[in-house]
Amino acid sequence: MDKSYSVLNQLLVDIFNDILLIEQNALKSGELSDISITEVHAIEAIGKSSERTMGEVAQDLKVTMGTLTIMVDKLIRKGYAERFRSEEDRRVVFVRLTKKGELVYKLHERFHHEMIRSIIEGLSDEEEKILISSLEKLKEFFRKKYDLILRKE
Amino acid sequence: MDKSYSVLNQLLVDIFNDILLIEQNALKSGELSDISITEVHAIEAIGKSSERTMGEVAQDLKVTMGTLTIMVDKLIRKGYAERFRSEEDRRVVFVRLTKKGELVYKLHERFHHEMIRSIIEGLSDEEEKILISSLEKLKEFFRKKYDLILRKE
DNA sequence: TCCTTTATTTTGATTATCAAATATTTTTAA
DNA sequence: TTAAAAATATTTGATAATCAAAATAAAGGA
Repeated sequence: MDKSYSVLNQLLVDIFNDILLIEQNALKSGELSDISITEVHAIEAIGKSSERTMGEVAQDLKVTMGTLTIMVDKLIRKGYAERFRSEEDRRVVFVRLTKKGELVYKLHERFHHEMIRSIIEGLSDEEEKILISSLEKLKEFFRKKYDLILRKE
Repeated sequence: MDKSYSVLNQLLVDIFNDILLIEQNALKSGELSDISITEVHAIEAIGKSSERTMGEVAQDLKVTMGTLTIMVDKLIRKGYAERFRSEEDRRVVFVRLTKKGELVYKLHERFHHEMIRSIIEGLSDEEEKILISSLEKLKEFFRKKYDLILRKE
């Protein structure tokens, strides 16, 4: 429609693509070159608490359990996670991070930290507020509009 | 660190995941169920101008030409695009959208439109300006910091 | 004309993913 | 209390998306 529209749209599209690319590549060129962005996200989900069941993690990542089984197999093979059966209910399987996995978890956390800090750094208090409330609106828009798809938690 | 940090971080993460999921699913459940999100992005890149070469589109999408060849094959098979050789330089191949492809292009455009409208709605002119400049800073940060990775245009 | 460069496609992998089938354990209900 | 149903996970058999390297074809010099 007007200028604001296309400027904003382009900004959002660009930033979105940037983040995607950065996350993908920051790893490869970084200290942990044997690990993919998907694997980092799995590690993130596993590390959210000390022990999680396959089901919980799969739901969190929004993948099927079959997919997760394979992901976890690989993480174990690479030494980032371990898996063991519950004693109370022998159907359930727990996953947890190894020391090596924890390290990745922390590195990724640091990446986010740095990203956010650099955003905030350059903004005045007022700009910060507006940015936050705009993003809240954006999120609200998605949640309302795509309730069906997003409702999962 | 402080509150702003975690609020912003969570917002960005949420929005990010939402967009990913929505784009992925909005299609399946919608009018165009035979088309994937990747394909829509390809259609978007192809539709940017009336005729584009394989090379241009591949660069735009940041995939290899081999990958694009396969993507375009499929789009053609499904009737969303067509391909023909240049007469001036018979090495180059042009791609363009069919009527059916244009339709998808417009639907996706509408999605973006609506998204942006929902953000702008409720912002004063002043706030709108601030939002835009904040996002510009954010983009600038990425471009500077991750120049190596992002430099491709 | 032959060599080099450019534009694309083909080939042969790998990774991420799903749905359906299978295996095991627990829960329920007759 | 035991047979059927439900829950939790894994395995299997596909398909998507992707890449790098090899092959193809055309253009542009020297």
